[in-house]
Amino acid sequence: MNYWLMKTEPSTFSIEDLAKAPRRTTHWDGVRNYQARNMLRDEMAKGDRVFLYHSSCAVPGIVGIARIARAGYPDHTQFDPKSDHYDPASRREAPRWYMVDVTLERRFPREITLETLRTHARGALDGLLLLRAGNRLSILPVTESQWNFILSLA
DNA sequence: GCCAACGTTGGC
DNA sequence: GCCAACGTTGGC
Repeated sequence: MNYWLMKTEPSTFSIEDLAKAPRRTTHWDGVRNYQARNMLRDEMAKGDRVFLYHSSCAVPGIVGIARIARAGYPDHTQFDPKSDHYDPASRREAPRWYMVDVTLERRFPREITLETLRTHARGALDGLLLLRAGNRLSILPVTESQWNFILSLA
């Protein structure tokens, strides 16, 4: 079992939106970064656990937990000219972009803020990729010990 | 293959 | 809105 952190901008898609989705499940489309693509396509497995992170908002932080409900499969929005995520260079025979399905599992009563996480940057969360300066990946692996420590903060 | 220009991310 | 970080693009 692997652990991950997935970012979303709540103004676009928030944990409340996921809570309201049918079966609290959605496909996680729109990732257009090769490193993140490789994780979606090759590494994320059904049952993996995910921290949901709100970025680009007033109080960035981890807001809950989800589970991978379906492993990587082609992101259909890459073929849709009307989509913001349309990629005219991607071919159906060789899709460039992938997505997974995620199911909301738990919403934290209070989010674990980025500020809180930072206070442990030189301790239990040393090496957490989210805290690395300039990190821009929208999907990050989390170690089991990081996962357990962060959960203890919830 | 180099690298400058450009675009995006994301905290503040 | 600013700006640092960093990925991508494209000319050479």
